[in-house]
Amino acid sequence: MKEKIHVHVADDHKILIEGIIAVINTDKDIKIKGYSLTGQEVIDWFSKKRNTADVLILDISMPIIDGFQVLKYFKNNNIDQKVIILSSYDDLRIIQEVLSLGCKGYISKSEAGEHILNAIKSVSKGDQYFSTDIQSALLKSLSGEIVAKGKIPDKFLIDSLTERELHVLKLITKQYSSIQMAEAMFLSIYTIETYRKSLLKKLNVKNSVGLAMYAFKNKIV
Amino acid sequence: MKEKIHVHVADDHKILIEGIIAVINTDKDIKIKGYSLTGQEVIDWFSKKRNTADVLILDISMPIIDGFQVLKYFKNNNIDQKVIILSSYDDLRIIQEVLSLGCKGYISKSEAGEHILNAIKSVSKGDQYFSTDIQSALLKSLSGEIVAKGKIPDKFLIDSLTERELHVLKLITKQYSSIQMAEAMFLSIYTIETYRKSLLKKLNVKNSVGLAMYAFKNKIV
DNA sequence: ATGGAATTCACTGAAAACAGTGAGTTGAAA
DNA sequence: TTTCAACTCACTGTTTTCAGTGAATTCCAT
Repeated sequence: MKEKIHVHVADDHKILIEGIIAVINTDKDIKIKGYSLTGQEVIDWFSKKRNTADVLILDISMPIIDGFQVLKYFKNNNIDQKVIILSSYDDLRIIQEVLSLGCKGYISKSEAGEHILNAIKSVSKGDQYFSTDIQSALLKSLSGEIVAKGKIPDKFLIDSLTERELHVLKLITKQYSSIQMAEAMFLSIYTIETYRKSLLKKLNVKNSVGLAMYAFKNKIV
Repeated sequence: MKEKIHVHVADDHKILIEGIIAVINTDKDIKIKGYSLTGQEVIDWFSKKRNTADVLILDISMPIIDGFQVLKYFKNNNIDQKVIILSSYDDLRIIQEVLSLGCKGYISKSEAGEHILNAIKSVSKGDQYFSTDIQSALLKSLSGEIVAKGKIPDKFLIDSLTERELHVLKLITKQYSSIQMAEAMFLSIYTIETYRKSLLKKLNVKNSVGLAMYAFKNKIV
């Protein structure tokens, strides 16, 4: 008789938390230890010594402090927390991003019901877990390589946006012109334009609208 | 001893449905009659004579056939279905749109947990129901008028985008240039530019990125 | 220590978007 | 029937974005 796996859930939609709790309660090996409705609450929870959890289920898109920032907080403070990301979006770049931030599991909300229990068990043992639609999205761009069930090869952790590019991208979504960005970032307008070009190429879009759509789809904003 | 209120839930995220079921099961007057994971399933369900529900809880953003299209289906087929919209977005235009399509309630997902039971009861009686953050969003633009609890004045159903404007907006999000739009719509580039200007003014944004962001936030794309 | 990525700046020319203004047509509602 | 919103087109000028090319710096890792 082993101890139960303790889980903490974070999502700004309470009703979704209720759903996760309802599913988890059907499993005798897992127990909800607490929940958070904002990124700040998550950070507060885990920064207190008493408050821990074996696995954190974390929504990427939350207002103010989102899932990315929570992961960054863990990284910056050397907190080795096992995290399963819960996301509506199946974009490879998002997966890259969260993997590079040390996250161990990734489930799309549309598949959360069936996979969440297995994901919790896998991740709590130290394994990775990715739901099937995430895996198939990866397989599409793999072309013939063998991928172990639920595992993601390291080779996907490439070609991500740099800090500066990301910053420019965010300002673009705020409808800044290049001149305004240059002023805001204390850079030459030529530099800003360089990042624009780099973004257009990396993300393979036609114009600023494409950049904004990418940012939005991937919850960068 | 009256009969229970029958509810059907539609959302592409099963885990969210589980949450709603969990909450509804705490109330003895309400009963889940069925659920759908896609817009098509909703239409299939309600197009069969045997399958009905007093209240439909409907997510706006679903792949392929979204909540809007489901509402349009009801309207076109003269099905007088009581619907509560479940949305992540609190935009007035969305509310306008669904109200004009005959929807009677609107709850933001972040408040779904607390309000859903009251919403179901109100709407099943023929009343309207709007969660508090929706109401406060409306109140902000009201400036001094008295709004009955849970009711929305008709005056908000104004100033919506025209068919052409909407078409141009959609093409903008697909990264069309004005020239390409002119070709695609068999119009002069001058006309397209006119619509661009009109959109910028109506939606009060700075540039095409702002238009795209609006379209995305409001699930026009 | 050396190559490479990230960051920064520069110049040019072309394409596209934005701003302002004006005006003709059509179709539906008051 | 007349009024009004939607739709359509036109011209001008300015601003911004996009594309291509090149190059200097710093800092990290092999």
